[in-house]
Amino acid sequence: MHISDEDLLQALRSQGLRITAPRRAICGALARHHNTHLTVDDLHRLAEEDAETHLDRSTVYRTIEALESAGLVTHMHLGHGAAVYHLAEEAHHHHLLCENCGSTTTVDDADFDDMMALVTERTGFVVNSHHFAMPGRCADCAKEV
Amino acid sequence: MHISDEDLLQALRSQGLRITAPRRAICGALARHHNTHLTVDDLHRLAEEDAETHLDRSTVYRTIEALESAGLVTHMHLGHGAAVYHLAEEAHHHHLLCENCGSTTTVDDADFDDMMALVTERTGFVVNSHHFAMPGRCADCAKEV
DNA sequence: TTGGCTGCAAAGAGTTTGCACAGCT
DNA sequence: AGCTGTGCAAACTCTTTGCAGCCAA
Repeated sequence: MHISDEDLLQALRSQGLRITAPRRAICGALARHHNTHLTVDDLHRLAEEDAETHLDRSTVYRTIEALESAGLVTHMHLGHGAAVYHLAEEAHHHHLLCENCGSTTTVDDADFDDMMALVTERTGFVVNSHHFAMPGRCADCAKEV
Repeated sequence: MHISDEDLLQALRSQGLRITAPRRAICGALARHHNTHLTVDDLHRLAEEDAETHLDRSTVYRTIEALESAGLVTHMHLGHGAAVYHLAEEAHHHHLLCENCGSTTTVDDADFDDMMALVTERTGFVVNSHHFAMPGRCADCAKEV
């Protein structure tokens, strides 16, 4: 079962934060698109469509910041552009971004941890890499070359 | 033996590009700091000190772009901020950036390739990751927790 | 001589912040 | 009623671009 918008709102409420129309719309968009990576722009657009009203981008930034510091949402960077956000519970995989076709491949934590254990073994460094995508070529594009 | 500023200038020259005072200063700074990761700001400051004259940031960007497309320089992203540049010949290692102390650990290509072969094996994805650093905790900071 | 390179200024993307007012609790 | 959250506008960082004059080849 996935986190619903009500779960998100409830979590905000229990942090002593207030529930407002913009926050409802933003939480709704996040919950409804829990399986995607949304930029602030996406979120802004979706929330506006939802609320059928104008929202300011800074409101979106401030709301996700609140959700992020409450631990419900995380952001990461796919390539150079804007950061992408998703529910924290969806974060248990690593992203591989294809430089050629722009697709993202995911590796789940278990597999990724195996790989990163090798890094730690050789360097002592503990990788914490949900935060940045690794660029390269996806299986399909790798064949093309 | 390392690449010298003259090597860089010579390479520009052989691309039909012109040698100017700003370019001398920028190539000098790159060659002299070949073992570091320089932001455009660093490079700008170093080149100004060197040339004892004012240089525009856009000149640094444009020169770096020329050197990069000539294959002599690469850039990568350590964390969120500005890109860092270094000589392409120094690029044969991967970067691990400590979120705690800001230090960078490097893994050379051979080791890194071993690890990434595991990714390819499991997903078909071919990682090309000199471009982004992997965040985490360096050996020392990992102990602290 | 002449086309590439420069500085300057402005613009662009992504993000943050100050402020006065609206509105949640 | 009080204080948090909002929209608006401005600022900030990093980077790119247009333009007119300068200078390396």
